[in-house]
Amino acid sequence: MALDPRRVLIFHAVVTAGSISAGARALGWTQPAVTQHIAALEKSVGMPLILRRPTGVVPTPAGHALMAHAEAVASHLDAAWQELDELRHCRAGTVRLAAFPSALATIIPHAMKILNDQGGGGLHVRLIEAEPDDALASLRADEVDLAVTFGYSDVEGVDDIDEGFERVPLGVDPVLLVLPPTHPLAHQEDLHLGDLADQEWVAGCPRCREHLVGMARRAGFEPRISHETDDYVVVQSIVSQGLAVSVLPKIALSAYHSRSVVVRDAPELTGRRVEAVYRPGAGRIPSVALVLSALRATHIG
Amino acid sequence: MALDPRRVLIFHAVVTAGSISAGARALGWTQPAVTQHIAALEKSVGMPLILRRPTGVVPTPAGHALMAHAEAVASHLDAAWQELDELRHCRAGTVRLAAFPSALATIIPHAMKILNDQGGGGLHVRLIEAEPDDALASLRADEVDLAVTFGYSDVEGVDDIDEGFERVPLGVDPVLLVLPPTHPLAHQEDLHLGDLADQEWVAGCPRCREHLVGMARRAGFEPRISHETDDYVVVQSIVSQGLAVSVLPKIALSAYHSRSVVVRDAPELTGRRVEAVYRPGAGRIPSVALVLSALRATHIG
DNA sequence: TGATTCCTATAAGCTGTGCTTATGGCACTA
DNA sequence: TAGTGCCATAAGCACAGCTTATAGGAATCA
Repeated sequence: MALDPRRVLIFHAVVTAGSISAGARALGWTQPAVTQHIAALEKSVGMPLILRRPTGVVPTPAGHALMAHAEAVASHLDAAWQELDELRHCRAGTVRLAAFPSALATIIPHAMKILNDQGGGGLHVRLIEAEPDDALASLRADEVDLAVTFGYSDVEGVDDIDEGFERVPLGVDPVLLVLPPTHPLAHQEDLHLGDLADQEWVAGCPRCREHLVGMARRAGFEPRISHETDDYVVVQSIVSQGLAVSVLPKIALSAYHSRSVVVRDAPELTGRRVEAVYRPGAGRIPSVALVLSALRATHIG
Repeated sequence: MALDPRRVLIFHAVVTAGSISAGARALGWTQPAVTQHIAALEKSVGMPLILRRPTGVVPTPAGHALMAHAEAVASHLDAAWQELDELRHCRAGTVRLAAFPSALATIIPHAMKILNDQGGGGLHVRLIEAEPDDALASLRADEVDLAVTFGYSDVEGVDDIDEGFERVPLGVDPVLLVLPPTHPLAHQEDLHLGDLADQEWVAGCPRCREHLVGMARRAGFEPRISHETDDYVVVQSIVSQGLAVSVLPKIALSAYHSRSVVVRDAPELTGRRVEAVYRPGAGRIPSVALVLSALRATHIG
């Protein structure tokens, strides 16, 4: 009922080559195969498209008309193939990557360097700053191809609800204590979380806050949270002025470490999981896979 | 190794419809058939083109790239189909028709009228004046689609050499005597060609001349040809002034008949065959066939 | 004038593409 | 918890669409 696109291309090859036999050679087929296709095409169209001459083949008016469109079809298919080839080899294309701020300041630049070394030359990576919740929302809304998020094992976060996303663990980011240098416990050996039970605390995002509360409760106290901010620079500023103590992930500290705060570990501290998240199947998109492998190759923590 | 154009169109249908199942419905197929095609397409491309969601399907970047070209391919195929449809029904297109001058003045206009009545509305017929030899050369050179020629059974003309053209007889055009009205034989009953054995003659083209000579010899004399011209108006002018006698085909006389000449028949006169000639296979081109049928429906002679 | 080589069409057969039906899993909705 | 979308997979079967083989016409050349 409609034009068989393969036959249109065969027709194109025949007219271009000048004869059915030459067309068949160009296509790597035998002459009868092409003869049959052309006959079928002409039958479906209801008129002859080429006139058979002893020396080859001459398009009829209808053949000329079809030929014009066949040229367009052939070149579009060719262009599509080339374009897909570039995408396949990551010589082109864009990957939109959402990540939380401290990752954007640390592991993402590292990953981008690895990406360039791995031959991600023509690949554009568009970076979007977003906290995990927003990153996953963007992923869901198809505004982003890849999200780097974090989560705490002891806190039920948005990213723990299985949304059908695929996720790849990138590593564990240790969480460390941040104290003013003048603090009596700042240089005490064998420091435990419980030693800070009566301090004022700075807490971050809701989940970070929950995480802090969870660790403290397991250490036997309820932390008094007197300040709240997501910003790890602000946290260190508050701490450095002796207003409170806090915890910060190592990644945040490697993004910015004030000289006026002391960082200490404690056995009761648990880290946060850092993950790359993407829509199911997106991991097999070459550009996404390439960025993903660069992320995985980046040392975390 | 390259994109299967059918699968590109299937892909187009799927993305347009929003899901594999919907695409299958649009194509009148079952869902597994389309699933398999898409899978094969993605395998040949080497990357996923769509992401499967519970609610349907979302194109990947590569899918978007392919989609742009697929749109173009689909619309070109559609346009080609429509254009061919118009050509098939002779609502468009051009037929180039070569004919000898007196035919152009008589039977061709009649045929064009019939053509219009038969619904050849959108069809353009381009008329080219050409004597049979030139008409066949044009046909050979693909400058013309159809040629109306004439030939004499007793003269070996170019058109009698089988060039592989197909030819349709349109009728026999009687050849008649042309005499000055003042001629002693102009009104004689039971006129025979031999009665004009000692006259001066006007002859036309080489073949017409041979034809005249042939008829005369069979009637027992060698005609004295003192004037030569192809132009049937000139012939009549010469005859009307009493300078000579001549023969002219009836078609020429119906194109122009001087009141100053007398037209007579004679049993020894033989007519000329009028034919339509075209390249082999061209008779199955709808527009050519339509013009041809109009020509055949035109009464000759 | 035959020999050769191009062209195309047709016949007959076999292979593998590409449908089908059947089934199962998963996500969302009521 | 059933119901209704979605998709993937398996298995089977038919026919599309190749192949080889053959024949005939037209052009070229010795």
